[in-house]
Amino acid sequence: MSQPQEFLKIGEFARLAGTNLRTLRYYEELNLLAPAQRSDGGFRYYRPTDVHRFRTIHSLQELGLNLERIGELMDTRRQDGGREQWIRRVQEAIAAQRALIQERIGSLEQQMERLSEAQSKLDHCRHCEHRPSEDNNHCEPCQQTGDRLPESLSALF
Amino acid sequence: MSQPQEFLKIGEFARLAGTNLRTLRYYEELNLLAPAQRSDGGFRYYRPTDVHRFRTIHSLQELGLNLERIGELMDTRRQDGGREQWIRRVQEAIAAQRALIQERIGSLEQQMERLSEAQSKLDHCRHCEHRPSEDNNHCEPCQQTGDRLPESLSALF
DNA sequence: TTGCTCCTCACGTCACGTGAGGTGGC
DNA sequence: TTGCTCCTCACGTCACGTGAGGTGGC
Repeated sequence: MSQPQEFLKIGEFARLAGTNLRTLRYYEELNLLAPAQRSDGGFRYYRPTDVHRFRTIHSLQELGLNLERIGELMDTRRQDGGREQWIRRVQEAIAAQRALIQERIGSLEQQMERLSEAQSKLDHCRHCEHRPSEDNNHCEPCQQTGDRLPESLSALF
Repeated sequence: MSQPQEFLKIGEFARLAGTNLRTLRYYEELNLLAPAQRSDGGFRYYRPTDVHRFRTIHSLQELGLNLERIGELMDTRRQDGGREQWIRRVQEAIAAQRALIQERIGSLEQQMERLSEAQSKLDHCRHCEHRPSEDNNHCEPCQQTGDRLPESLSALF
């Protein structure tokens, strides 16, 4: 069998998806993302549009889901129940993912605030003579002013 | 040796930090976070304030850094060079972490937009009779309207 | 003394990384 | 035919998870 015009070999597909061969083979092993066809010699042929499926799997991973859970979420098509129910499941999956992302963004913004606070207070350290050591693993409260240090800063001392 | 008033045993410290014993022992093995003291029987005693160090390590992990790299960043104190240089290194570490977080937030916001788009277009599917199958693994362009589907949606079909 | 917490091995796991040795395809 | 890409094992790795078997401490 020669390469069908519209399909991609695994290397081409990996470049398009921004990943590598091992990951694609592993996803196939877990029934997450299969090539559309195989050649007689065993070569994998992927549909270019399946790159969206890859990206969805990957972005769910970045939210901290494991591949088994992702497989369940992506399995909307294999669910039975009528068309209505199928669409409802897709909507639920999207809503769940939005909630996850919102939570994640919230916690990152909190970290950002702590870091801003740290950066603005770091000038107080510039002229301080206190040097924390192994036995004295803290500057809290600050040995100069008595103020509490922001957490993000104190963790570095 | 009896338990010094101001120290915590590993279980208490783990509860405070929101983690478990194995992770704390592993961090110690990698010289990331050591207990302030050990009892004669080998019990670990932690300073309560070291919970900030734990949280910093953990939040750097969530940004995708591995523990070796985190160790380098946290090692500001062991750096030589004068006090000025030490403070500069802390400032650099904070700036680098802010950049990482900003990048992460940006990519999550992109995902959010794709999901919003998907959710608003999903109503078009509600009355559509086309059912994607194994051989026909796509709705793009949509079999009804001819429009391209948003990526986050098409990945589910 | 009892029960709970802690200790140190040490093997298991998840999501791949990384060869070894061999074959397909334009 | 040559060189590049692909194939299937199969062992390694990182950051822990999970016992097994034993001891510390109020």
